[in-house]
Amino acid sequence: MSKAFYITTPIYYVNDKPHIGHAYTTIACDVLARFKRLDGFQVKFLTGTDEHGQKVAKAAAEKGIEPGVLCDQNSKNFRDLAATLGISNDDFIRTTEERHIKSCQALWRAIAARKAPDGENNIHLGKYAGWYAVRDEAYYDESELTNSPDGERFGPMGVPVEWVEEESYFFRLSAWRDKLLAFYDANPDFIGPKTRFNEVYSFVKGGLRDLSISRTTFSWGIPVPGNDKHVMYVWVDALTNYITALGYPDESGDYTAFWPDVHHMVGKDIIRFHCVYWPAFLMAAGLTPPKRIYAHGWWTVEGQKMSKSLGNAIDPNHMVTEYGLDQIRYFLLREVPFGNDGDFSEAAISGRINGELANEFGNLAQRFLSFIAKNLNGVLPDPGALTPEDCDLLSSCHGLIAQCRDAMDRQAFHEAIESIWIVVRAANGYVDKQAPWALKKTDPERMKSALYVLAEATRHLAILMQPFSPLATEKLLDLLAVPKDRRSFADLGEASALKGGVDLPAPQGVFPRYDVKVGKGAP
RNA sequence: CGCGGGGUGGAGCAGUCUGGUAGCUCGUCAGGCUCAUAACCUGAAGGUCGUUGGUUCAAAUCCAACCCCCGCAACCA
Repeated sequence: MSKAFYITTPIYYVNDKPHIGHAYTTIACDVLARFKRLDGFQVKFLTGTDEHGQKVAKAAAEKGIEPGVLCDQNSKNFRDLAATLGISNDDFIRTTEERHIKSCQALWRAIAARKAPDGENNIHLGKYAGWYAVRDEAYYDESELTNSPDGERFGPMGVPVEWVEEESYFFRLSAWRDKLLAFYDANPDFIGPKTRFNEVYSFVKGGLRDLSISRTTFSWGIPVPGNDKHVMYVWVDALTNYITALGYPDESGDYTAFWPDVHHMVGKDIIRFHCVYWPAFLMAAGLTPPKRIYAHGWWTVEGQKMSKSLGNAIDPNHMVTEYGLDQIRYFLLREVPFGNDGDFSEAAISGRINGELANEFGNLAQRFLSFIAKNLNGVLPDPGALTPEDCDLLSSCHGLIAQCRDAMDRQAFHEAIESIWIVVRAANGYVDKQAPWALKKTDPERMKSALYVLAEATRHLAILMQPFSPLATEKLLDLLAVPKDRRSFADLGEASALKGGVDLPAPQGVFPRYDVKVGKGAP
């Protein structure tokens, strides 16, 4: 069955503290996962933590604890993040898990057992040599260095570098250039947005160097099969998590069900690893590359770049307690076209929360629900004959799912929301034109029809908004007495339309206003 | 130097590929309504679409040159 959908966040580096960026990626994935579940797909949604590497080992040593202990502590931060954000992930992977070590080693063997397109081995043992800056823990290219008068060389950060040679395994990436280009040509939707695709394409076209894929200078990593002196390069280790979680190297079960119907959501900084190395590794192992990789943008905070030195990183816990979970989820995906950079500011957030969620959507529900409560004893009326205005509103509701599907398949979250909001606004206009408070005296039957149409329209809006704001829409659907098992996209349209005569619960606001004066503002 | 992104009413953006009455949200002003979370609806004001030149019956949109802004150090989504 082709209705499988596998979505992944990057695995987060355990040394990091969760911030708005992690929250953003994870929420975007969660919205997509929820959308697809509601749309009848079999969904697997994966997130997790990346736990190997020299920096983790070093941080642990500084604390005088074992790296594994440090990972346990810090990995929990990201598990907690998922809980805080109401994330519906099906699995949480840690790269220190046994299943992952097995998977990485199996992938390594699979790659090593095959030849590159030029007939050479995919993996060979060689020497990595280059200018190494101990303080930066990084190698630099000759062109990045500056020479001082006395002949000493310095890296871009002004740190002295030394010539270092290290035994290393290499992946024959250079030989995969043409296969990669052919793959991109055949899959123009492989990378989104389009500008990223072009970037990657021209990068690969410019030629690829073989990739050093093992290290001997530290041991906190996954041992290379057959040579314990080496641990795998962190990106070989990290990228493999996506198939580990499907049970690889067992290629039955989840692997068969979900691979390669996978979407990887990444930040724009790591597209090269995902769009070049990862498909190359997979092809080298005889596996199929993923279906789509989407690179989103960055957030600034009150117009300023987020940085450790400024200390302006936004704590996701703060975001949620200050503004509310549904509100934050909505804001992050509404404010900015996915793929662009955006600014996280008090003014922008309160504008969205109050102007759109509270005033337009929340209040729309409140105005007719309380009217029904006060004038019809809280009983949902049956409609009479529908007028052209009724039909217009309802048919724009019925048309929404197609627009949303189209937008969501392009990861254009803001477009999906915008299409929904066009109907929200139309519904508010409809209330004013119909004026049920006037019909109450002149034409009670007509009043009932209008109220019913509003309820039915709101049912559609709430169902479609579930992925974005799951908590408030759940309340709203409760207020409309929509059964829990009648809330999927299959229930849109007329088949599961509301039926009159049902007692509705007492209405209550589902999207509270955010009072800027009471809010504490910056974290 | 170079690379990438961008310059459209007060703010943020769409429109530029496929030339033809300049559109949306917010803000401002006026009016309406009173069902509603002081929410909602309607209308108005406000732009020589960075500059100059060119092509064309016609250019925000195509061509040329130029000006200005942002990013391109690290960490990170």
